Amino acid sequence: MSDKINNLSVDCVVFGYEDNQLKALLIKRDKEPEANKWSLPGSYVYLDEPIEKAAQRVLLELTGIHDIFLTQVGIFGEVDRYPQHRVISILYCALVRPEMFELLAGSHAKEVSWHEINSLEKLPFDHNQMLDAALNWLKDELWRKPILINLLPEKFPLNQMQELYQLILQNPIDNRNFRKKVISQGLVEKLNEKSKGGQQRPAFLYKLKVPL
Amino acid sequence: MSDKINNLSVDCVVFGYEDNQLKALLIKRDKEPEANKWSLPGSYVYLDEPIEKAAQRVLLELTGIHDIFLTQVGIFGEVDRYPQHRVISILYCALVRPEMFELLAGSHAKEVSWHEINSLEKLPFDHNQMLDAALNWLKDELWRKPILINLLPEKFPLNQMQELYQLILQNPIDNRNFRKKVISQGLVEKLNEKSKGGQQRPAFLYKLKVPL
DNA sequence: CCAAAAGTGTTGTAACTACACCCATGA
DNA sequence: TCATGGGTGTAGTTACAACACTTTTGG
Repeated sequence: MSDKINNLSVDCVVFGYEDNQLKALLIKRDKEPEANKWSLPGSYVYLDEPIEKAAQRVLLELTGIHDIFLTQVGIFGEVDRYPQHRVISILYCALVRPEMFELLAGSHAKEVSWHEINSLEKLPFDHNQMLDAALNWLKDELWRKPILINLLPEKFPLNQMQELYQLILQNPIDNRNFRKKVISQGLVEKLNEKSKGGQQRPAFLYKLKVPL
Repeated sequence: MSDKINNLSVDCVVFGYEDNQLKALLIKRDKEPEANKWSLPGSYVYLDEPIEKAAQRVLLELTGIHDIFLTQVGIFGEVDRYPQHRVISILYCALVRPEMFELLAGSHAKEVSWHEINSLEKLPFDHNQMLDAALNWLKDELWRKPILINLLPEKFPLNQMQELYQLILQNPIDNRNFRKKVISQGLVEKLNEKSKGGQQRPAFLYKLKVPL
């Protein structure tokens, strides 16, 4: 492996949906600065490494998550954003189903775990701004592309999808309008299956329709 | 001035509106690689320099344009985008009125001038992709924010504004719908003045309304 | 008076909002 | 049978697209 670029890093916001909560994947930092603090997974880019590859590698090394769909959502380049020296960081965002991966702390991560978005302490550096940027990106994209495909289980009742939308958008949505919209837009496909194990009336299951 | 970051540069797409054409500002490169080719103005970022400041500086040094509103529109980080070594470039875009600035080639620019968007030869490196990215950004933003404020003269007839929209969006717009829209959205304000010097019926002048 | 550009209204459609009740099931 | 979440329809509003003629002026 060649040299790393000292002034360029990638950071990743990985969102997951679990226990009816929207969560982000954080690592506990091993080294100074900010040792033992929870922060976004991130690290340097190598000289001969495409930036997105770097993001994939970093996620794998630090958290065990691999081969997921990543999107660039911003650049963070304040001169003093990192205390030790100038680092410009490129922010990536991904959506995953937590149950799909076994978390595995590695490299400079002491621990990895999912943290509920709304009950986070202050993160180091500019990671709170990064998280905000990622959330805003997510809100923006939500109705444009079927990006939830990696956040929702394969089959789900519509009301669960609605809850997730509400969690992300942070405001309530009218149930009838929501159903009309996702169905008429062809975002989802109704299955001939009903949820089981609920305490009440079973719901029809849907799956996301991905445009060819 | 401190060291430059060898792997990080900024490039700028500056759009201008002149002679009823949408133009981009290009420099003729002084040095290898691609000496004597027209390309986007760009250069390295210094270690202690905020990225946008770098873009402002680079524009001033190369073209004489200064203190304009710049927006980040993308990152170009392909490993081999620049032949000599790895450079990640951050792309900025600006809109200016050509008549407001005197162009002044400096630094590694041999010449500077405005080039009509639709009759450009192939640009070096990935500058064509950058231009496309900037154009797409412009198309996207066009109806969202009054970004034309720096592209149109202070006072203009509505039909000129429409022409500019058509140039950018690359398709025709219905004149009545256009007028209704920009007026009802409060984008423009009608003045008590008419254009002079035209060969036909004078038009009322408008100015852009900037939201507080 | 004529050429050229300025300016003007209506109608249909699609998308969104707001809103309240009955239904099916498991306990 | 009842508590719980699942599921449905209508009406008003707003934004947009399509479309053709009259008006004003300078030459």
